[in-house]
Amino acid sequence: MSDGWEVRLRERGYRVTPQRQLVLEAVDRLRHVTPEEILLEVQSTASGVNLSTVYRTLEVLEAVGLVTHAHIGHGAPTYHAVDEHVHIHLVCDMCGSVSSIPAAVADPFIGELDSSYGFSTDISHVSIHGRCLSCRDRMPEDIEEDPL
Amino acid sequence: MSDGWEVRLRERGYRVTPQRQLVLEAVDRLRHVTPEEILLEVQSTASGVNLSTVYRTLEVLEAVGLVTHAHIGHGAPTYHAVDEHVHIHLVCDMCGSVSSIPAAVADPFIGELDSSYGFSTDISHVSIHGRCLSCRDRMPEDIEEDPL
DNA sequence: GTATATGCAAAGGGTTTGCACGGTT
DNA sequence: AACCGTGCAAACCCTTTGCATATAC
Repeated sequence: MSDGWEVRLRERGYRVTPQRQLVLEAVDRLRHVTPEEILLEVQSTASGVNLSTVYRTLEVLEAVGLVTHAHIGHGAPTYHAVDEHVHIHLVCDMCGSVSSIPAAVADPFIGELDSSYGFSTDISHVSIHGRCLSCRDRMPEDIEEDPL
Repeated sequence: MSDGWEVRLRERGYRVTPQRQLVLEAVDRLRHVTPEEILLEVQSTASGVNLSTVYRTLEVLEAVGLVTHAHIGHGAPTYHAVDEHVHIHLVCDMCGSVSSIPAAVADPFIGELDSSYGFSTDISHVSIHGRCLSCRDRMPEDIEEDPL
């Protein structure tokens, strides 16, 4: 974990607390984590920590640019440290599988949104939904089926 | 509203009910609607209809290909008839503004996901998040700020 | 007549909030 | 000492589910 995190908090007027350190360490260690999972991880060190503290802490850590979150499935978002290399999640709406691809694939698309609409895209924030290779193969394409 | 909808339901073994007709009409009329909004619209005609019926009905209508939904903000999804022309929502995480752009803008990107990963993308299902033109202008780009 | 749809009420997951206490600065 | 951060409990929003009744077929 980069060690400038305490400064980053203080710079913005936030205090440095054990909870904030523990949450940041948990995110750093586990890579892709939901708030609930963070809670469990943190509680293995400090059992008294509360879920609402995790939420409030993630909000702060995100505000100072130490973590971000992405929406993968329909459930809770997953958090990760900002120094992770950026990737896009492809979610198959049929089988639920999730695969990560380099965010660079979207660069031309992002460039187009920028030049045509002045929009600065955060491509990793939400997943791309669709149908994966094996699910496409397994099914005639003009007939809709009930998703899993 | 196209009039083949009754057939579409029956073809798949679903029954044609007043509730299903009313929900479909509401989606058709209002264009972008949340389940809650659909309920209100439907109740203006048939006050007895229940929210859970709306949810169950939307599931059925989506399964037979009469409606789809897209996730715009963090709240409830919005439903629309399938014959609407496909578009992408650009959501500004700063000011919350939402703009619609033609889905064709994403065609090269979708083609790339197809050829490189065999992934068939449903681009309109989730919004693209980022920062809109006016919010970018209003702020130095290397300093993160608390979102609205 | 029989299976499917509906209404109702209750429960579920994920997240936020009010308040009093405790800890950081 | 002042204020921010925390724990706790309750409330919140959106959605799903179990069950008895009603209804399309």
